[in-house]
Formats: sequence, C-alpha cells, structure tokens
Amino acid sequence: MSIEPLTERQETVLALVVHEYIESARPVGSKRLVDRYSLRVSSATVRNELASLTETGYLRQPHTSAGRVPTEQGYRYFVARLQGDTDLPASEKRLISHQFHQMRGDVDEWVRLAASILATQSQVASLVTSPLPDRTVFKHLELIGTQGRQVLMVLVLEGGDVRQQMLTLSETIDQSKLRQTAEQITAACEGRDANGVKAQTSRFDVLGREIASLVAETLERADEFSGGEIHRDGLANVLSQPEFSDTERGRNALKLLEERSLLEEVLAKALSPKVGGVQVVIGGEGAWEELRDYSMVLARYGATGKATGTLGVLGPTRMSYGRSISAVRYVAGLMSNLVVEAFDA
Amino acid sequence: MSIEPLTERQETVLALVVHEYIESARPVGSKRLVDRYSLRVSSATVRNELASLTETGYLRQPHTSAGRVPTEQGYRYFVARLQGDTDLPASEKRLISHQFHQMRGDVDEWVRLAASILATQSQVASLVTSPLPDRTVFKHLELIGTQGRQVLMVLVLEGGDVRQQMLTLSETIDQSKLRQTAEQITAACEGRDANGVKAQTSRFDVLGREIASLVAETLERADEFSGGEIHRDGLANVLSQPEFSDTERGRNALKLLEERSLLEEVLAKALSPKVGGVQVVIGGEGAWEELRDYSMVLARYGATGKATGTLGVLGPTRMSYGRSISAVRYVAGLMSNLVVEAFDA
DNA sequence: TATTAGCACTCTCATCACGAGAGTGCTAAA
DNA sequence: TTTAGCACTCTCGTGATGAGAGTGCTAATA
Repeated sequence: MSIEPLTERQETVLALVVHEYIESARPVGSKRLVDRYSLRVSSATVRNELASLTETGYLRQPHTSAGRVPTEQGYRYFVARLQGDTDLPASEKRLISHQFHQMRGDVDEWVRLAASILATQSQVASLVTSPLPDRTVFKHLELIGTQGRQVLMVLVLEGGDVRQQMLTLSETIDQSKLRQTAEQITAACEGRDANGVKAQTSRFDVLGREIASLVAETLERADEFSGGEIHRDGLANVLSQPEFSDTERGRNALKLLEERSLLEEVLAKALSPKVGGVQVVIGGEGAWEELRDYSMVLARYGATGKATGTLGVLGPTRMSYGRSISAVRYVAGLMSNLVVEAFDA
Repeated sequence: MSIEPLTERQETVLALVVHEYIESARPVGSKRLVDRYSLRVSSATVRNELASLTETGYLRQPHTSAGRVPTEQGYRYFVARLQGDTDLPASEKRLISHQFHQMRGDVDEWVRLAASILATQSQVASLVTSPLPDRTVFKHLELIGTQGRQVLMVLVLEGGDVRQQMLTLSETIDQSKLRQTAEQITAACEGRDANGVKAQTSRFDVLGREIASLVAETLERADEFSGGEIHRDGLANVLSQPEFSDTERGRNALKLLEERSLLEEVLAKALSPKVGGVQVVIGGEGAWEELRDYSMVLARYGATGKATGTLGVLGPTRMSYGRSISAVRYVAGLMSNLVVEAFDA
C-alpha cells in the first residue's frame, strides 16, 4: 500500500473526492466528479485513477459498483498535504473576537463561550477544558479559625487560583498563633512548588510542619488533577450528520461524548503539553478502537509552563476539517490571550 | 372534560393503560389489556371504558382504530392518585449509598455521581446543579498585595465557599494597611449578608469603604447567580427511547437538554425554594411549549436557608415515573445529608 | 502509450401493492 | 350491564419492480 508517491492528477482526484464526500455524505463516482468540477478529462480516466487510489489504500468502495469513499489514510493525506491553509473569514473573526471582549468575568464563562463558538463554527460537537496550572506554585496561605479546633485553610496559588480545605487540629490554637504560622509559611514558600514546600517543612515548629505538609499535599494533588471538567457543546450537531441518522450510531456517538475517561485519555495522550499548533486525530489513529469512525481536531491553549487547557471538536471522520481547524486555531488563540492576561494581571 | 369522577374500574383501566404504554411504547388496545392482566371482564367492556376515558380526556387515539395512549391529563391523574408509593429496592439503596460513602471529596464529584446514578436508575437523562447558598453570608476577608497596585481579594463565605477577585487600587497600599483593613471589615461584617455589609460601609475609611462596597457587590452577585453549572448525564439514554428513533425528534430532545436558559427557568420556576418533596412536571404543564412531549421529575436538595441545589431527570412523557420519582427522592436525600454535613463541619 | 467511448453488469433505494394483525365501534343477545 | 359477534379501518412488514448511479472491461482513437 501507498509505496508509490501520488501523481499530481491523483492528488487532485483524491482532494476532490474528499471534498465532495464531506459535502454530500454519499459515495462519489467518476461521472459526478467530472460534471461538478468540469474536469478536462473523461469519466473513464477518472475511473482509472479512482481504481488506482483504491488499490493504494486512499479510497474505499462501500460495495461493488458504488462510488468511492475516503479511507482514514485518504483523510490523513488530504489534511496533511492537500487541504491548503484555510482560515475563518475576517468578518467571522471580528464577530467572535467581539463576543469574547463583550464578556468579562470568570473562567467558566470563557469556557462556555469557547465551546459554543466552536460548536456553531464547526457544526460538530465541541470540547473545552478549563485552563489549569501546569505546575502548581504556592503563593500565599491563610489560616482562619472558625470554632474549636476547626480551621479553614485557604491556599492561594500562582495565577490566582484558590484552594480551600477544612482541617481539624489536635488542639485549639488561637488566631494570632495561626496568623503567625501562616505568615511564616507564606514567607518561606512563596514561589515554590510541591517539592520546594516539602523541603522547607523542617524549618517550622510542630504546627507549622503539620500545616506545611498539608499544603505540599494539596499542591501535589493539584498537579495530578490534570483533567478537570470537560465542557461540551453542540451535541445536537452530531445527530444532524447523516451518518448518525441511524439511531444506534447516534447513540454511540453520544455515549462517546459522555465518556469522560476516554476523552481525558485522548486529550492527554494525543496532545503535546505545549501550547501551539492544531492536532488532528483521524479515526482514532489505530490507538482508540472506539474512535474508529470519528475524528478530533484539538489544540492546547494557555501559557506553556503556567496554565494550559485543551479545546477541540469531535465529529465523524467525514467532517469539514477546514472549518474545524481554522475555528479551533482561532479560538485557541483568543483563549490563550485571555489566560496570559489573567496571569500577568 | 373530566367533570364526572372516575369510577373504580375506570381508574384501574387508566392505570393499566399508562403502565402498559410506558412499558411497550405502543398504543394499547382492549384485547391486549385483558390478556396481559387477566381481567375478569371482556374486551368489549374494557372497550367501553376506554371510549369513556377518551371522551373525558384521559386517553387519546393516535388514529381511528388504533389503541389508546395516555394524555398529559391521564399521566397527571396516574402520578397523583394511582401510582402508589414506589420506592427503590433496599439492595439498590444500599448500593447507591455505598457509592456515595465510597467517595469523599469535592462537591463536583458528588454532583457527578448523583447525575450518573440518576441516569442509570431512571433510564433517562439527568440534571444536577451544585448546591449554592440561598443567601450569601460574609465570613472572612483577606487582602493580599501582589505587585504595585494589584491586590487579590479573597472572600470566604458562610459554608466555606471562596470568591476571589483581582483589584487595581488607585494607589499603592502597603501590606500592613491592607491587613488592617481586612481585619476591620471582617470584624464588622461577619455573619452579615449583602445589605448588612452595605450598612456597615460608613464606618470605614476611604480604602475600607471602597473594599467593603466591592464585597457587598460580590455578595449580591453570588445571590443572583442562582443557577451555576448544570451537570448532565445519561443523554444517550433518551436516544434509546423509541419515541426518539426518529432522528429529528432525538435532535430536538438533545437541543432541549443543551439549552441552559430554558432548563434554568424551569428549575427556578417549577421548584419551590424549600427542600423536600419531589415535583413532577408533565408535558410542560402548559407553561413551556418546548417541553410539550417531555416530563421532568425534580427535587431540591440541601439545607433550606443555607445551601440548596436541584436535581432531577428529564425524559419523554412516557417515562417510568415510579422509577424516576423514587430515584430522585432517594438521591436528593443523600445529597441533602452531604450538604448538611459539610455545613456543620 | 495514454485516453476515451461504449456497453453489459451490479447494487442501492424509493415506490407500490398486498395481506396479516390489531384494534375499533356498533348491534343484538344474554 | 355485560358480552359475543361482526364489519370495517389503519398500520406495518414484505416482496416485487424499475430507475439511477456507478463500475470494470474492451476496443477504438490521438
């Protein structure tokens, strides 16, 4: 399979088949191709090329005497080399950017807006996770006594994220002692990560050690917790795709989108931890059987080394890669700006 | 319509029709009824009762010479008077309770688990919102200077919720002054709500007033923000219901479930703000045209006056009300316990 | 040698007819 | 008041059929 490089004409034909199939969702035949794109060769010639592309594994025939459909390999070739650089029209960009500037406020709202925009732009389902710190860094600690031995620990992280936790101490400690301890720890640990904090613990007294190791634990937990909630939108979109008119398949698609663990795994493994670039996962790439009929277009956004999140879309392999890629790229850029701004503030 | 009270036999027939229709999803006829439930009357008699129930508006005929289907009125009568008190089997309860105890940790996890359990138990889609304070009460304030005029305001609310906000002050203020102000405000405002805090502002100096009014604003915003994220699960379930085998209808159902604003409105309006009891909304109750073909089973959980959230299920009017009601009731109870525990801690 | 016209053949899909099955309403008898 | 009987209606699954689109192959052509 696919030892020979494709001739120019084969590339053209492949591109047209992919393009046409994405639009029509029906196997595309030689005659149709010649008619719709007014090729300067006859349908018989195209037929020969189709046969050849089928042999080399770029196309597939659903049944004898039907038109051709791209294989995963075909899609990959198309996305990698044939599709050309697409981009959203400037007017769309302005509109989207406007919506983002319109809204100010909390991260959840950004995430929601991003998901909504991706869904409408790509016409498939979208996924967005909140930006989370790559490496959690301590900034500030407060201890607030409430009643008896109960103490509320408020832990402020680099980037403004806050963790809170209720503690029950072994004995009642008065507020001034608590404050003093908190200040000590803050002074010693500002700017350190979980390991850095651990290294400092020996410098404190008994209470200080107890608290500091709890802080270190919390920081560690925050590091592990890579996922966070995955916000979805446009689920209804995938059902309007003709390949899911069969209810069984539609249900399958939804199940996939609801399955948190699988999505988390894909997001984690398929996507490099660095911000930049759009990744396309076609048909599960052999690694995920469940994704055989689906493709994802993903990007990481945020500020590498500080806080990053992922966003992308999920749809049938027959999805408009152009629309999706440009939408994902643009929205990821906007989200990155927001994250960077939030960090610098 | 429905002036005469129903005879006992009519009630029996209505109950059987609803029951049978919920199971089979097909219009139910007289003969079927007699056969399956070994009634001691003939099909002709049942036919008469069916005709009468149709006349009084409890049943409906999809087309002449087809079986009967319950109307909304029929469902309501059934749920209100005929269904009997259903409850989850003890074994199920144990299993669910176990899962809840298995898991400790943050509120998001509770919400996720509750949604997942509701979805599997009811076989339709589930909705759960996080518990949010009914009336936001101030507990503690911290001001943390970062760089220049930037200050991080950390606001701890009754119940342990934390709000944070970045401020840019008009001039640089040193940390001790910040701390002093924060302490002043904390002392004066602990236990007060938005209005209470506002009433205190005059007692502070310029900086204090500025901060305190920001605090009051934040508290107000927290009050308004009644909704919060709605966590969904079991979306795929609704697609397996036969009424949504038609793709168009299925897509509609999904759109409904994705529409945040509508759901929020229904949750807010249909459900009393007090915890306790399960509410059933059948076919939109005339108030929501979009919900014509759907029913919801809802409950508010938490601790009235402290923090409450809503949970429930959404499915076709032809849903198993028994299963849903008992599942919603039980899960709401468990969640309430968790909230109460968290508050008392 | 590469391209094209022509042709026989295949496979899908929408349409239509048809009959089984389930259900109804009505009448008349028990 | 209940029920047996009956004629009638409507849906739905099952084939049959034919149009349409597409293919591969062969032979003629540039």
